[in-house]
Amino acid sequence: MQPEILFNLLSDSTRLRCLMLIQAEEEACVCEMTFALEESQPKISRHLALMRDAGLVTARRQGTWMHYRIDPQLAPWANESLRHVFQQVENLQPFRDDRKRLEQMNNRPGVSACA
Amino acid sequence: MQPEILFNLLSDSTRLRCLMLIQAEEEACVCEMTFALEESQPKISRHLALMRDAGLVTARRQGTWMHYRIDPQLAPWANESLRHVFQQVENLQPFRDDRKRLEQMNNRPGVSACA
DNA sequence: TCCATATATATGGGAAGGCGCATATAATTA
DNA sequence: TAATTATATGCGCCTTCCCATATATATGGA
Repeated sequence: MQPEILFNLLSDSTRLRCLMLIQAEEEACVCEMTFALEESQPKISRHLALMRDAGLVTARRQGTWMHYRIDPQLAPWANESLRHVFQQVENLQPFRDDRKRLEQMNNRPGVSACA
Repeated sequence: MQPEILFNLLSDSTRLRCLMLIQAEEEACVCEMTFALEESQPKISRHLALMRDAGLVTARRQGTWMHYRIDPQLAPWANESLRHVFQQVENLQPFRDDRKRLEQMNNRPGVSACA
């Protein structure tokens, strides 16, 4: 992957918000991101597919749910750049609110319901 | 400036190459970037204007030459992100070659011709 | 003042990209 | 098999963006 390609993927608000959630949660599924971002499911799915095709994230199916995470095989320069960028912007809006909304989501797949 | 905007500016090859040169040289003028990237002058100028309008770089006129540098008033998160990104990609191509070509340029404004 | 060089802007065309909507696929359960 | 839930995709519309070319402006010097 070339730097311009990576930055292009980061240049859309929906994609960036999804990535911030994925990074915070290690892994996130489409329904979680749909809920947290308050966007339509097709919109989320399409942006995730773009990032998957580019090799930025990988998908793992668990039953009906698709879990996305940062591709562990990402080139070092990309991985490090991402890590630093995440660190610098994670406390800006709308990323904080997205995380807050996700925490309030019920019936999250893969999250035990134990109090 | 919002993160998506910054990344969108970084998502074009010409702009990214210009920024890498500016960062390496502290300051660079249009003719230097035109020479180093081997691109047309209007193309370089247009992309610099985009970044200037967005507040990513500032311009300083010295005689006929316009010198561009990273805006010193950039928000901390943007400044830090940029710094880390530069560090991670500076040794990739085409950035290395761009710097090499610039070094071989004659009659660079602001650079003393002393051996 | 007039010219040469450096830089900026305007225009038009073509490609890329985002969105909403409807629909298709996939897994689960009845 | 049918129904349900989760996810993916095809399509049309519209906007954004990049480029090449032409032209305009600005500066310095003769």
